[in-house]
This record gives sequence, structure tokens and C-alpha cells, in this order.
Amino acid sequence: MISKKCKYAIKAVLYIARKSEENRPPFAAEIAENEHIPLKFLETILRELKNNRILLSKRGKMGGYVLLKKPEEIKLMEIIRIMDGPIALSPCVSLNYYSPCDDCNEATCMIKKVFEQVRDVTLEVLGGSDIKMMVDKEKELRQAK
Amino acid sequence: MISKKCKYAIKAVLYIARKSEENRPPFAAEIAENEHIPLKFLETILRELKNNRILLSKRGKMGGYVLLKKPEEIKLMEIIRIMDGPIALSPCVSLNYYSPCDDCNEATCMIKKVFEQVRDVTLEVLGGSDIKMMVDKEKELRQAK
DNA sequence: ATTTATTCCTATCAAATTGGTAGTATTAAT
DNA sequence: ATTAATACTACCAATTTGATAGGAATAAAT
Repeated sequence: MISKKCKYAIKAVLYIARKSEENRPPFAAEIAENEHIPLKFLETILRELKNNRILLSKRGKMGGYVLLKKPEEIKLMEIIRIMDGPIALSPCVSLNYYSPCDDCNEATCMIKKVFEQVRDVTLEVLGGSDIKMMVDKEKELRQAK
Repeated sequence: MISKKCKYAIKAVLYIARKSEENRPPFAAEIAENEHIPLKFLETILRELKNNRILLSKRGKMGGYVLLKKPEEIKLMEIIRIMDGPIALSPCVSLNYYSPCDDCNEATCMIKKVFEQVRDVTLEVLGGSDIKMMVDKEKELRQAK
């Protein structure tokens, strides 16, 4: 399970991506209202995304947030790692947050082997899902109905 | 990430499966010592596995634990669900613990679409991994070195 | 220059979850 | 009866989660 914070973060990034095609950069209060996220909580999330080079912020009146990279270059994987840390089922199979097991023999441990498979297929999906694709497909789905 | 409790549970089940091929049913203290699991914590885990029809326990002197089902019929998936609950990244894509999202439109939400893919590939791996396979393969790996 | 609207920062907090521990009751073999 | 095991109940400390409060810093508009 991802945290609420992480889901808020994804929704915020998707919102900013959608709006940056059309209007001027949205500010936190606008995102909070439209996506039903507590404003103060959202502020800390946006700051975290900024500090991790997903967003760019502009301060002061008429400020707001924009994507730092092109939407096709932002993978869902990145956002989840920033907000929630490891994606893997166990630290011993985490690529970005690896830490060894205390007592199991990593050469023969079958838990590790299976969890490595899970990690690989998961990262294939999450690494293949970028913000542009998601915004585009969402638009399609909305029109299709 | 799965919890420590869940990893302990998997290790305990694997241990019981290994021993039931050879010796008489192991008891909690033996598992605890060999797998480095705090005894009292392990007891609650074993009870939970018993209550969820993975294990069978025998009380009193010379008691212990055995698998309730054949090892090839116990999937890793089951144990994880029992100990940690949902495997999915979000309640809205959970098969066994589904709960709808408050505000997102489930028909068009791309987070849901991607998370469904992750769920499917994950369950394919975890549903295809059973205790017999794991014990057998672990044995192979140990001999290979 | 002042006002206004925004992000940035720090501190705090309640509730839930995690990872246990303690003590005792119950059961069954010897 | 004694002994050795599981079953049950209750508790607990540390961490994480999901926030909230209050203001400082910044920049645009007037």
C-alpha cells in the first residue's frame, strides 16, 4: 500500500501537468480544492516534490508550481520512491534502499528470489508509466464515455 | 514492504514444511531459536496462521505445528494476505480488501489503471509461488554451492 | 512603500501501526 | 501430579501517518 501522502502527490503532479497545458501555473490552494487535499498537508508535499526535482515553484503573488521536467520524463516510480521510500517487498531486494537481512543466507533464500521477481515486474510497470501517458489516457477515457 | 511479522510467518511456514518431511512436528521454541524470531511474538504468529487454516496445532506435551494443507497448495500470496492484509498499492484496486476511493472517478482514474497492472503482475508471481516449490528450490541452491 | 497573495519553514500533535513482552490458562503426555 | 507444550488476554514503547498552527520570506500589484 502506498500512503495517502503519496497518492496526494501523484494527484497533484497530474493536476499540474494537466493545467500547464492550458492555463498559467496553479497554486497550492487551487490544487487542494480541486483534488480534495488538506491545504497545509499539500504544501509540505509540494515542497518535498520541489526539493526532489519534480516540481519548480515560484514564490510571491502570482506564484505557483510547474513541472521541472517534461511530463514524459516523470515516471510514477520516482514519485512513489520520493514520498514512500522503497517499493520492494523487503529491504534485501530493494534497488534504491537496499539493506541486507540479518540472518538469512541471501544466496539461497527463496523469499528473496520470489521478492526479486515481484520487484522486477512491479518496476517494469511503474517505470513504464509516465505523467504524459497518464494525462493523455485519462483525457481519452473521459471523452470515451 | 511487508512487515517483520509477515516475514517471520513465511520463515516459520518454510521451517515447518522442511521439518515435516523429516522429523516430527516442530514446536514454537524450536522454530524461534533456529529462525531467530522472538518466541512470544512467534507464538502469536503461529496462532494466527492456525486460525487462518494454514497450520494445524497440537497442544500439550509433545505438541507442535504441522501444515494443514499440502505444501504445494500454500501460496505465498495467502500468507502475506493473512499477516499484512492487502497486497495492492491502493484499496481501490485490492481484490480481497477493496474499498472505493472517496473522490476519484474510478472509470477514468489512471492511478487506478496503473495500480491494477501492478496488482496483476504481482499476484501472478506471488500466486505462482508455493511452499513446496520454495523448499525444493532452496534445497537445490544449498547443494549447488 | 504598502498591501496582498503566495510559497517556505518549524514545531507540534493525535491516532494508528508495528514489534514486541508478561503473565496466566488450558491441554495433553508421562 | 508433573511437565511441556499451545492459547489467550492485556499491555506497552517506538515509529509512522496524516495532519494542523502560526508565522517568515518573497514577489507582484497598487
